[in-house]
Amino acid sequence: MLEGAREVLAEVGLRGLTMRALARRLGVAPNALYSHVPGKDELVDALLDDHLGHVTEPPADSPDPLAAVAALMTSTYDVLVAAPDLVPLYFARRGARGANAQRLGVTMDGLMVRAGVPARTVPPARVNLIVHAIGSASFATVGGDAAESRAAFTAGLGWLLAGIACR
Amino acid sequence: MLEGAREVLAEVGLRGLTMRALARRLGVAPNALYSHVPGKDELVDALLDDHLGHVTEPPADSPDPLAAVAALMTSTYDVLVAAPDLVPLYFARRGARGANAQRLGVTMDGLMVRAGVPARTVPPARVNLIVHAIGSASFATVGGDAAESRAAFTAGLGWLLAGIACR
DNA sequence: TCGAGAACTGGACACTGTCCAGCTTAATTG
DNA sequence: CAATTAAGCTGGACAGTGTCCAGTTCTCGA
Repeated sequence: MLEGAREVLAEVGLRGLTMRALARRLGVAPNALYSHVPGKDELVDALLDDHLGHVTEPPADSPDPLAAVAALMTSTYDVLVAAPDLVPLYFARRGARGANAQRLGVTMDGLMVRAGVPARTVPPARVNLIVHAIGSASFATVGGDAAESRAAFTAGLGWLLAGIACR
Repeated sequence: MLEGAREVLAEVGLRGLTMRALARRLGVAPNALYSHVPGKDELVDALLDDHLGHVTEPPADSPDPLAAVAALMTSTYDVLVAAPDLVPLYFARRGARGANAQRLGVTMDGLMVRAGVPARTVPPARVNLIVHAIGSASFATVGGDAAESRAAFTAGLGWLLAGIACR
């Protein structure tokens, strides 16, 4: 079902991702979907979190934790940019409630602690990094040069990490 | 018309802001709205840019340009947080191309140049700051402590500005 | 073998944004 | 002042949306 939703999304975009379109692709009546999903909102939430599964997570015992954080955020950015239609939804929704999102958050926290970031500043640092990744990806999807957007993201990431790490 | 839309939005939220609801409030048939606006998308765009008019702009000849940038971004954040329903839309839409948004961008650029930021890094710096403000506001609107969210925003703003201004 | 429960269907409901043809009223002309 | 133009409004409709209800069919474990 999620797979079908992904396909429909890829083919006709978010505006075309409708319960009826998904049902048509699955060869099923629209109502049948409600035997598997409470509603469209939950479907989209599942789609969002599922997509985060593509993020490549660095090993928890990386020698350079701060570089690992940078790599994680960059991978997140790339994964998000690859699905332009979904990106804005991460903001409108909880964004950090799904299993994959939660896992990424835990990984980030662990890396930062190992990098020597004070426990008090870990939560705001995490929020700022996530906001930066999703927000930059969102801006990258509306016109503009892709390489330029990515460069801006990288620059901002560097600034944030420098501020987080400096004590 | 925009005023009516603002009222409807404030009372019933974004989901309740429908052409028919707006028409009802204006004491008019739904179709009549299309004599003033091409469609709902344009209505929302106008609403978004109009809302940015509440941002208080620092004088262009501020003695401390960098502090002025910080004040501008903070005001933007506060204005955005005051309209939670609108915030996520700023990412997906052209709302960032409205007259007010453009004016704010020009002001930011001028302040940064005066602060000695190299011309090459002004555009990415601007994008990063905007992303930070909108993204932080968006995240602040979903649960959590408001003061805590604002503190995280301020911390991130400081990190970004330090990186932008360094050397 | 049978019975419970999941999966599915036809059909509807209350919405949505938007368009068309026509009417009414105000403004702009000669 | 009269006549024409144009803007604003209306009733009614169209296609599409998410979702629910009451049944039906099918699968599978006891």
